[in-house]
Amino acid sequence: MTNKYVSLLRQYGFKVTHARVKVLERLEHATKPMTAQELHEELADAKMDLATVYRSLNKFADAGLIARVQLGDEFMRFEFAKHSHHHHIVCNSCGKVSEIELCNLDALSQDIAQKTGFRNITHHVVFSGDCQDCANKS
Amino acid sequence: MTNKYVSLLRQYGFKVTHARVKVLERLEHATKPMTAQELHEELADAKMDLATVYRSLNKFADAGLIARVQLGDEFMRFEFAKHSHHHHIVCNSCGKVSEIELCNLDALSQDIAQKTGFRNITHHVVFSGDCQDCANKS
DNA sequence: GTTTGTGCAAACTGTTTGCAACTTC
DNA sequence: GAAGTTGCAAACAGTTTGCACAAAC
Repeated sequence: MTNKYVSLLRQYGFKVTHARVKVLERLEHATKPMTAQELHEELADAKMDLATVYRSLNKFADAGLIARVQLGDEFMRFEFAKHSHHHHIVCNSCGKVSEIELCNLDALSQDIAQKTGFRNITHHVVFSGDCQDCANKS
Repeated sequence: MTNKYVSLLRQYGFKVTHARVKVLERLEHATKPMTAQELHEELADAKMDLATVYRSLNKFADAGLIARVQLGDEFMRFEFAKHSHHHHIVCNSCGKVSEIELCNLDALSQDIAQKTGFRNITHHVVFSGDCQDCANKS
């Protein structure tokens, strides 16, 4: 087993296991941040325990290999770390998630720093609205 | 019992109970969004059940009397509805929450609408950073 | 062969719900 | 007195954890 994910795991000092490779692989091909349960279902063939999925995700996220994403519901989601600043927009009716590359919050963050005295300000944004498909249906 | 909160409850068509008045009152005087558990603890004198707190909060939030706020942890928080657009900034180390009145996301939302086809776009933002007190300590 | 990961079941946490008793109007 | 609310206990959902066994290095 010597592929991209194996190297990535080695690079981060993780032991290489079947489960971890599968999780990483699935996450990199995801078109939206995924929950532990979604991953578990989609990787049913690999017969790994849900607890193992959670443990892998938390390790990877703590190490910065993947990112935790909250989209406003009760689930924690995870996405392959892209290292490019972006946000998400979620459809109010079908739940579809798209990525947003635009962000103009840096200037605002500086303003906030000045006014509030906070330093090293970061932000988490989730947009929501009605996607084109859903808007057309109604 | 004829005060501000009683009127407010009547106005929204809610029955007026001791518990509801207490919850509303406490929320209006809060300096930050509060969790159900915090409210329950702080209203210990009123001896109301945690379930009652949850039920009140959810009713009020559904009716628009108060707003649900997620700050990035596992708790749902609630704040008295202010009807003025604002966001929050949370200190990474002490958890202090401050309100942010500035927001320049409307132009960006229009851009996003054009590029993605989403309509009626709204946004939820949480800033975080190191507050002045904590930054000075370290 | 030592260290680390896994499966399983049980625990934990925030929140919701069913139901009988009680308030509110 | 009809309708809605409460307290209590039990249920629920997402997530974490303890432990014996298994896999990785």
